[in-house]
Amino acid sequence: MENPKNIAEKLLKPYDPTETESRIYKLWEESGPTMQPGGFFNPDNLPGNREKAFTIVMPPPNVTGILHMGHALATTLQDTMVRYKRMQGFKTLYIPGTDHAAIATQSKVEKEIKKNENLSRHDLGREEMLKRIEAFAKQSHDTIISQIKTLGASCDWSREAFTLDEKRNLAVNTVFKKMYDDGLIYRGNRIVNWDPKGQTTIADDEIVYEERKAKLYTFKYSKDFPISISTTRPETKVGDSAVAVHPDDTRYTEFVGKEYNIEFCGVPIHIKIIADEEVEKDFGTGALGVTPAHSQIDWEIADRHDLPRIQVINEYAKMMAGGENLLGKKTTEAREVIVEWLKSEGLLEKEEEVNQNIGTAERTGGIIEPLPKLQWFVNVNKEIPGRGKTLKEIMREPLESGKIKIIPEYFNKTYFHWIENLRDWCISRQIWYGHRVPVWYKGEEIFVGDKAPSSEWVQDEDTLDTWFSSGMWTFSTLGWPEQTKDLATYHPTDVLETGYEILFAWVARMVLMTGYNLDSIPFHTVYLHGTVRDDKGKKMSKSAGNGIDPTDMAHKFGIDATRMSLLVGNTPGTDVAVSENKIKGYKNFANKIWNITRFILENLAVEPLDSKLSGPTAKSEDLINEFKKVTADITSDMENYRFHLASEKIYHYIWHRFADEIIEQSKTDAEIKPALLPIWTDCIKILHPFMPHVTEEIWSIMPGTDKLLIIEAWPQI
RNA sequence: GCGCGGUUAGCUCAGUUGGUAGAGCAAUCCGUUUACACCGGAAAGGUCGCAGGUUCGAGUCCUGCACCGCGCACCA
Repeated sequence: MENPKNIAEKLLKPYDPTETESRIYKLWEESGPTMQPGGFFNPDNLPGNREKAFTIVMPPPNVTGILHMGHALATTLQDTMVRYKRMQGFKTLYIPGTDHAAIATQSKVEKEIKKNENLSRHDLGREEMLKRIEAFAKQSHDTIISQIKTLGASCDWSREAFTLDEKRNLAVNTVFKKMYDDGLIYRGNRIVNWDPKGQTTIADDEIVYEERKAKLYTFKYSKDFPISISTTRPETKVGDSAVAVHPDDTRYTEFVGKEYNIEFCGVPIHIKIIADEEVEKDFGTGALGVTPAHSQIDWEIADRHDLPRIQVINEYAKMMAGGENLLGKKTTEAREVIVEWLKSEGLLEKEEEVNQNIGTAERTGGIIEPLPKLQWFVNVNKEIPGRGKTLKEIMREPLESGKIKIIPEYFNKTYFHWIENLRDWCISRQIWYGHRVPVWYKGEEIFVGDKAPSSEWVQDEDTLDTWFSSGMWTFSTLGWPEQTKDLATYHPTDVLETGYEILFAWVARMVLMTGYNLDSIPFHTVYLHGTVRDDKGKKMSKSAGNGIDPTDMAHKFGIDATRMSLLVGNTPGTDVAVSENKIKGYKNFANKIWNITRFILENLAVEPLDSKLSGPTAKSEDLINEFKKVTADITSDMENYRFHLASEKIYHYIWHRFADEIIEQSKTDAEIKPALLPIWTDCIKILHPFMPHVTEEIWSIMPGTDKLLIIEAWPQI
């Protein structure tokens, strides 16, 4: 407790959030039993007999730079829940961590090196490149951690994890081996999404579709060929091995089964005419030139009809077939060559402009080139030995049964819809930063495990999809595969709070990994927040230059104010608009509660509100009862994840009921006075999860408060 | 094409099981010997997208439509 003189002086000045917030955060970090790390953020240090655990794992931010407003929103929601539960007497654990974000991080560093030194990763070599990336990741990590602290996150730093550290690597390798032994992971030569820019495969859900104008060409392979076909990519046609028509399409029935040898732009091709249900009669000419090596659908058609798969485009999106006119040319150049050739031969029948969705790589922006490659896959449709179900079913089951609830509920449908369309998951990547595929080769022999049996074995060159490791986040952070005490105490976790945009990429994979490895669920509740937008409704982004930096806001208005602006009126699953003006409004609110405290304490000094002196009055009892109802209402909102209402209600009560009316009346009506301190004490408690710093600071100067607010009990109803 | 959301005050959005429309910001007027001008008071502002239906009663439930946004699939 500070001495009263300092208190008065402090309260006489307007509230200074910047100075207070960093000081208060340190106070928390150093709180609790001495010699124990983590302060009261560490559940082991919490006082009292706390039987029930409440756990949130922080979705680990990518170590690719700095945090943005979206992180601030996520952290605020998580921390609000955690602080509320801590006050409710739970053994509360909030685990922090960061994500190595394989492709995102590597491509960022590659870009930098290219720009500054004009070198590629191959110029540097694997070892040197990794050193550079790790140095960048380390620096990025440090920035991010200090930012998370600025946000006021009450997470247990003694349990901090990284998706690519040693413990998480053991978890990854353990899972890989288990899945391999169960026949769920296989290596296969299949068509994959190749990113020529990033020089790696990517998963289906890492593709971003962009609508672009393209030309649809209709032509025949040769004058003698009986059927015309349409394509936007004539350059791939040198890899065709069939023309497919619908079985019911009478126009072409007579040709089905016939085969033709053709010289197409100088490349000899062999075309068989086949009938396949997949072909739409009404699109183009109703006939599809089948290019098995460069189209997902065509690859599947080739499976059914046993067609040859001729690769004509390489990893650099350059032609690997044809004579001088084509060989080594970029696909776009080759396209022109072929169109010219078609024209000169009189084969081109039609050229029309169409809109087409083109797949690009999420991280590098490269145009996806479907290519056949030898890769590692997770089979999502194979029955797991001894379990009688598939991984797909594991992903679906807990949401169907209601063991896992998504907030808002309507995202359930989206989730199921996604699972229905799910194909085998390509998990290998040709980048260097990440968990290396735990497979070793010696001649024809193959070894799968955590470490090579001996130095003669050569490890697989590839690394794993970053989501393979983040899928294990809820249990790898708790020490799995070791059967730790933490794992027994804190898993399944309670709430996963994240953005709706990674429902599939991450949430579904966590359900998969936990169901498969622990025969359990990763969490009970998924709380999805929306995208942070500017006051004009535009998505905040670097390129648009409309981003608001949460750290800047913390300096300007205080992080408590920023947190409130992100919470109030922000319903789950809905995008939220944030402006400096809104944040400023809550800075004023922080100052308001500062001054309310000053008023009450000054009043108290003049005229002690000790019950023996003034005693409770009928009027004060009524006000306290009225406030109990508000407390009950807010508590119910907190229990039901209605933080947008809870935060607004306490704000509204404090300002427009307590300050504007009750305090004002107390100036003339002494019978109201005994209500002031009890109500205000509880208001500060209720406000704490939302605005932790200013409330902790006020708490320290309130009478009769001998411990920190962070471990105070939530007001009883 | 399939699916999901939205449409409420000038702007940004709440409105939890149907019961007389709410907040913040902005704009208007008044107020400063005061806990706080980072303030207080007052007034103003809405046929709750459109059309039907259920109901004693609909912003809320049902049907259809329009527009905006998003996801998935297709994209020869």
